[in-house]
Amino acid sequence: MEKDLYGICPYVTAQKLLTGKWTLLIMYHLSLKNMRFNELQRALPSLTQATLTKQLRMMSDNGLIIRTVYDQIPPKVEYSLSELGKRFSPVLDAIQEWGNEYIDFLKSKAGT
Amino acid sequence: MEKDLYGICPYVTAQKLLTGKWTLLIMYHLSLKNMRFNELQRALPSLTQATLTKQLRMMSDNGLIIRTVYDQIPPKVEYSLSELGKRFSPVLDAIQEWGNEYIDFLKSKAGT
DNA sequence: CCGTATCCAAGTGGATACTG
DNA sequence: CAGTATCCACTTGGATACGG
Repeated sequence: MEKDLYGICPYVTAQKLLTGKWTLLIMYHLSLKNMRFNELQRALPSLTQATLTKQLRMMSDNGLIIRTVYDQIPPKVEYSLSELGKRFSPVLDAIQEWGNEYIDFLKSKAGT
Repeated sequence: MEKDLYGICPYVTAQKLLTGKWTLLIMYHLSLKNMRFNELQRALPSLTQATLTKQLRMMSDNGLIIRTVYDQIPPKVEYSLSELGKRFSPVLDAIQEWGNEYIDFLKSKAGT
């Protein structure tokens, strides 16, 4: 099957956790500060409530983020990085730098 | 649509490039040494020719890897990292480390 | 040896409408 | 405010068979 290397190979494991289309973006935003549901929605363009909910649930199930519910009216739910999520920041930094290099590459290609 | 941030945001751009299920693994193997088609196939468990071909083509189209054809009988095709691909290694390293931390986390959970 | 051509099954993102 | 419930369209990985 495909689970053979999950939990064994770091690359397979990481890739499985990062499959979500918005995972990286959410990790990035939460690395800056804890955010409420609505804040995330405003921070992420073109993303419906349903989709955001799914992504957040996946990430929470995987132990990447923590969901804290404040019992009040109106409801308040805050998302933050777990310990594992915080340790993800070196990856985030590396991806940001490489992503920008790739963008430069795209531009230079377009300008040819 | 969804292309709005491609080529603008480094995270969106990177995620698009790394979507392939085997992308990280292939990048890793090619970071160690150039490899022929068959070598890659042997290095990657449970992956059919057709799938490998698709992944390699995608990565080649994206400029991550380079496909070199040696005109001989029997045919020989070698894959290597492009310049952009080589600059990806910091990401690879960070992911490897974090992936291993996550694996430890999984084990500690299982042992509870 | 290194592919291509089809076709199919499954997974995921998203639209829309409704709720405590 | 922060979701849930359906349902659908599209993308992808993979199986199988054939070709230069």
